[in-house]
Amino acid sequence: MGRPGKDPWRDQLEGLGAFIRSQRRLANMSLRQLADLTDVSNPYLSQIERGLHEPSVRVLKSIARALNVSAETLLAQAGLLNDEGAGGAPDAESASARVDTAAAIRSDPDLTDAQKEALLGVYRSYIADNSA
Amino acid sequence: MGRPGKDPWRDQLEGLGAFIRSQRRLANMSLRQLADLTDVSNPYLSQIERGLHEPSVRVLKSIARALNVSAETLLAQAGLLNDEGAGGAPDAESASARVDTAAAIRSDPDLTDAQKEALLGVYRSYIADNSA
DNA sequence: AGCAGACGCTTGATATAGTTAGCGACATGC
DNA sequence: GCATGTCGCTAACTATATCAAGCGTCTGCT
Repeated sequence: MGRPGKDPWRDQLEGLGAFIRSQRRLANMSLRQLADLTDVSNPYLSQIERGLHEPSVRVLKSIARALNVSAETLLAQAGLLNDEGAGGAPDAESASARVDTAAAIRSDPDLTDAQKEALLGVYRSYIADNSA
Repeated sequence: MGRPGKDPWRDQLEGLGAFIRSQRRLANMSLRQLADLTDVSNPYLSQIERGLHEPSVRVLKSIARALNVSAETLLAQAGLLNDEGAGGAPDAESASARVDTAAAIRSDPDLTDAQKEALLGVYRSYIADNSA
């Protein structure tokens, strides 16, 4: 009966949950301990670990930090971080002129911090795009 | 009651929203066009762009693909991938002479003319916003 | 003028993320 | 034996993400 075929969603969540659970056990932590570290309730953590819910960015970040794994790893495990057609190239890193513009933005007194972040994000994405 | 305290989330959300909006405009897309590509409703996109809501990972990824930006970039903007308090001192930057941001953008050899235009447009809109 | 049509945005409604309270099972110590 | 502590889990609730419908404005068209 329900052979949905098209719900890769649940599978990804289960993968993510299984990964989190294994990492937690590896650290010899109980659900409640992890809950205490993450400010997320232990029942909810339990549900996440069994793939019943999709944690928000806030919760994901919190878990990643508590378990000492990078958020990228977490998302990769979940299969949620599959960018393809997009920027493609990870990062070659370091050009030359980039520094000038980026530095100018960072030191611009007319921009708020949030605006600097956003502007730098746009700038970086251009560079990445061009070098692809 | 009040949960007074903190939300650095709002700042982060506004940065993310501004980034998405600038990318969408760069691609000359309307909210509805982007909504169509992402399977996210246009009112909700509008609210995300103004920092009123925190989009889920699923939505973020969808937006990233539609806008041809890497998911990593978007997630970093969302505050998931940044932080790293590790090293301590970031790249200590020089508070050297104040550089004109607009000039730096215009003379950047890594940007196409269209990208310069777009970046300057975003920059100017920030300045205008701040002095309002 | 008037009418389409697209634009971005506000307003309620629904699905889902997330919490607090409590259960039964398995260990300890009295 | 019976308390007390933990474990992971379920149930009922609240908060929030997300949607569908509609509003006001600005174009361009005839």
